[in-house]
Amino acid sequence: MAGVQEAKRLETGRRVLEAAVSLMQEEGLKALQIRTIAAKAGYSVGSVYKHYPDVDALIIAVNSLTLDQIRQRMVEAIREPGSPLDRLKILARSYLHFAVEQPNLWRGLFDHHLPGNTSIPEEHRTQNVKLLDLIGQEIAALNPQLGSEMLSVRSRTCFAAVHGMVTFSMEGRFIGLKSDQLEQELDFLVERLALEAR
Amino acid sequence: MAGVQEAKRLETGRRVLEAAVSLMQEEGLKALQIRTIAAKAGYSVGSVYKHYPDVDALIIAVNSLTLDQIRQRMVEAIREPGSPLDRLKILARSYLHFAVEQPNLWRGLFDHHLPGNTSIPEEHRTQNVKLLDLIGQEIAALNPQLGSEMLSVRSRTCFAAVHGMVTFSMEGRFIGLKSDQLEQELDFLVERLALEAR
DNA sequence: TTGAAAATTGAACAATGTTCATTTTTAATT
DNA sequence: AATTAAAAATGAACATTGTTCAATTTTCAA
Repeated sequence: MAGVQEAKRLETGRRVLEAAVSLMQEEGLKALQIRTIAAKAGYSVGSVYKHYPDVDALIIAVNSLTLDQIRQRMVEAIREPGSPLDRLKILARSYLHFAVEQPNLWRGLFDHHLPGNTSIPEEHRTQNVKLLDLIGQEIAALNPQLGSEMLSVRSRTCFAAVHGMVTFSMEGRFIGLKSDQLEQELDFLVERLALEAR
Repeated sequence: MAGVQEAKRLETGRRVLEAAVSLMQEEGLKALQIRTIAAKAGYSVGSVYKHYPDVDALIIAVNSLTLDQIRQRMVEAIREPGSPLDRLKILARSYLHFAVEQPNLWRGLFDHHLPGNTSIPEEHRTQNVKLLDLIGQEIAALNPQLGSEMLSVRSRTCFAAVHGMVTFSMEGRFIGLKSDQLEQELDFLVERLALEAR
């Protein structure tokens, strides 16, 4: 019966994370509570703590998967060829669409903050960079004169601007803005920002 | 002794809100706890509940004052005359500066969410519109051809983009971006978005 | 078969939001 | 001035949640 222990450990960890993900997706960040997770996974509270030091670590793990999903969606969105500008618009829309279709996952990613003045986890930062690279590719094609340093800065600016639009939209800070009008504004934003520098 | 009761009531309410504001400012949203607030204000927990139905209401009251402060800062920033584009840049910078100088107040405003899928409070939405109007004035001067509907939409796009930059910057999602480089990117953003439409 | 290591449990504790019966203070009436 | 009702204030008590840890059950190797 060698290997049963490890199999059990892996299985438990998997189920706990699975329960946490589906809770985040269906009920949102506030529902990610140890007892709820443990019950959903079919274990006791103590077992959850054997796999994650605290709830924050579990939330971070869920959010890592969300970042993966976002990246996957964006990569799939630009699978087909097109002009760099069109691809940038598609990237922006796919980011918006993820937020609209998975509001709880999306909100959980940005609503969660580590206690104290701790910055976002290193793991997330790496995944952020991978998202920025997707944008960077297209901006580079449109602006061949940009140095690598400037390219990275510009990618972040562009992503941040799109993120701001999505945030305001999700928070209801844009009242009475039709969804296609929102997409038009996204297009406007991308067009203006990606414009070749004079 | 007529009027003593009302004076006491007003005084208590004032002290409770005052304590909440200074806690938000000094310790952040997480420190806004009933017992902490009550202790700081010099009352019991029950008294706090006589003035606010729950913590959420108190947080909203604090955030309303924060929105007022932000508006005040922005209004002061464009007191002196200048070109509409310069004034837009100054507005964006003053928004960033508020966030940098009062990180706890700024974060508290956007980190707080009502339970359930409730949207932001009506009170905040009105104050948001007042901020957007500040931007709208300048965008209108730069784009006289824009109708009032489009002007409002464009103001929101511009504000959302700036907000996204500030958000990413505050969350540390922009690593190693010098503060003056950040301001340069804000300028870039504003220039591109405020550009007269063809 | 047996004993140590690993996995799992769930009771217990601390912190926090909320309620409410009780006490204290104020205002009006007699 | 005494009395009484209303308002203000209190803080004990309860529910919920994160976290810990001693006790129990399961696995594995000797």
